[in-house]
Amino acid sequence: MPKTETFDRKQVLKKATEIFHSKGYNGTSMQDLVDATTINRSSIYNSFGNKLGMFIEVLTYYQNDSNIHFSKKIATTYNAIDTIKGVFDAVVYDIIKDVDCKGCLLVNSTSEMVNQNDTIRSFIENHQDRMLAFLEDIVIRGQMERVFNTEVTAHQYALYLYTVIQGLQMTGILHKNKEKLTSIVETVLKSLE
Amino acid sequence: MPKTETFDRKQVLKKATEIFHSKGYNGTSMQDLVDATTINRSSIYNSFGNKLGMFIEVLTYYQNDSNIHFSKKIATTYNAIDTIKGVFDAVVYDIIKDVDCKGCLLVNSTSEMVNQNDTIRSFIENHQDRMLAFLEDIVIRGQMERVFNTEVTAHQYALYLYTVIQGLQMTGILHKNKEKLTSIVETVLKSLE
DNA sequence: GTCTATTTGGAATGATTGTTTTAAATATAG
DNA sequence: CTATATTTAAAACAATCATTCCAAATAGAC
Repeated sequence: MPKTETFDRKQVLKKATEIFHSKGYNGTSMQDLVDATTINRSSIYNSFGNKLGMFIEVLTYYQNDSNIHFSKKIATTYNAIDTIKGVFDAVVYDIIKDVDCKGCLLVNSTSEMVNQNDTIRSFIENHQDRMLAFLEDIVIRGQMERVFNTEVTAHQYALYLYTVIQGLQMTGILHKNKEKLTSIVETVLKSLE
Repeated sequence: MPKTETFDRKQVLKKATEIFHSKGYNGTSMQDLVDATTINRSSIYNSFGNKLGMFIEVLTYYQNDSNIHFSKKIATTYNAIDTIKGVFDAVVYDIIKDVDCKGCLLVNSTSEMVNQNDTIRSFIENHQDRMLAFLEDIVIRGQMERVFNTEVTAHQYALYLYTVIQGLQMTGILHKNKEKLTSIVETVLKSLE
């Protein structure tokens, strides 16, 4: 009996993500989203609840996209050094691809929303925990392979690496020189040896 | 003949800074500013032009405050290592002081505004250039004192340090553990040796 | 004290905000 | 084909947005 959703939900999320990424949560109006997605205002409220609901789905969509991008980069690596290099390669690649200087949506949302909305705060906390666990895993492997030092715990190095990644995403907004970014990464990798 | 400004401009900017820092540019309304500063709406437009004009003065005010804070921390240092330690000490101190997780206003403004407003973009570019020059100076001193290595140029190390500082300011929003933050700093300092 | 430039207070502006409502269109199950 | 659940479209909603305007208050120069 039901009339099913006619629009392509993934396509709608893709367009909504572009807008939120470019203008931020508070900078994006419902009208912006209606215009960009080309679906009706009511359909947005029907399918996503409200602006915040849509934003959370957008964050999830963006997160999945990033993860897929990461996974592809490191799928064919056979040791910890190559894996961590793959991670930083992906980060630098995304920075240089970002010609209109939007930065990382997850980083932007952290600074815009974490102190304003508990749902977003939880989402970001969860994201960071997963990133830290992911990085810690790599460091543990590297330490077992005896290519990373054990002066500092894998847990601590993971936090260091995550900090640098976030720093790169900030620096990269205004700084698209690949050689300079790569030089930073080399300094980071050297500190793990 | 003229009636002079009756309100304390510095006090007004201080209050406005608190609001913009907490809610971001787009999240702050003119009504918020009227309420917080307790001066009249017309006085704001009279003295600051418009919302953006006020925001730029706020950024300048915040920047000066940060610089003074920095300067005090490093005024009594006699070598490059102590100076750079002082810088990171100041950063970590600010992070822990930031109990309501607002982050750094300049970092927040970078991710919110750089791709939306050319005036803000220029301001941030200028700020970054000065920070990089400041850090480069310290590294040059450290290299001359032979306590920092010369494998990488001072210019490159400055960019690395600035990236880590921005990363710390992001990580620090959700991560207030002083020992863990200090451990990151130690890893960074070790890579300069 | 008078004159005058400036700052005030508060209302008014029109545009835009996020969300709801109402009715028509639509697609599927029976 | 009919019944029905859902999606549409567009208007309407009150609230809030940044900004402007105007009259009243004010403070320093003469």
